[in-house]
Amino acid sequence: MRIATWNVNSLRSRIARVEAFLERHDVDVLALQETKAREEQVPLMGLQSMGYEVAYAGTNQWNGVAVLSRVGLEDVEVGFPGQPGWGDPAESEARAVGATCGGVRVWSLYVPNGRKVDDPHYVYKLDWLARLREAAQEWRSTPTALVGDWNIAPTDEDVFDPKQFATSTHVTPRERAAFQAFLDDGYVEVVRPHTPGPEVYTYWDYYRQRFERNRGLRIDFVLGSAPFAERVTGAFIDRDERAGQGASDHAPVVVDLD
DNA sequence: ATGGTCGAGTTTCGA
Repeated sequence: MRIATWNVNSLRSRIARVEAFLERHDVDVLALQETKAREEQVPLMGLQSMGYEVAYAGTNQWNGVAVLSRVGLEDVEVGFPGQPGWGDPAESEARAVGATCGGVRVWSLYVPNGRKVDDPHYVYKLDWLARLREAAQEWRSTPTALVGDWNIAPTDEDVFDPKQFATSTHVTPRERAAFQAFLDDGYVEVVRPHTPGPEVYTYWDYYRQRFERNRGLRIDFVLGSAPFAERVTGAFIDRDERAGQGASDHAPVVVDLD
């Protein structure tokens, strides 16, 4: 089974690339972030004709998450299960959707950006991660993948120029600690062992020719529970997908299970 | 310190 995650930066403007990506890599399950569409706007026709079912949560123009699956789509949940009433419902709904696909629980996550360290959104980001962690602790004994745009660069190797990010979000000790907490709980980042080294990124800003100069960030991750991680046979970042006209600013991340 | 580029949807905001 092949599972992928991709921040598409608008599903409607990227639908042709999404369909080509699914076909090119023979993907069974695809988690999407930043779909930037309300549910009724999602371009379903081509996806359904390719055999994919879709679980979707999107309520505003800049967030939105989805799980596409051609190996079954069961027990769809939106937001954090068992934690009703936390935060702003519309925000939460647009940032997490989970489904069981071929026996694996896949959560498509768009972790809040945080904006600036002195912005209320930064606190919201840390709170959101703490809530996710609480929920994720309950899922550790089953094959579970927490996939998506974490908006955290866990190490300095994941940043093209750490000095330039000295006062920015994504690299602060509190964000990195929040990420590490999932690893402490037993989740494994299953992609890095197959894509080692510095200067291996998943996101390049659109401006200043950041992609052409490989000045990016590694912020998209697949965290697997132990029962998930032990099934992983390979992983790669589809860097080529970031090239050319009409690309998202993120590259897809792909994981293979036995 | 600023600006550069996208996407959504109206004009500027979020990333």
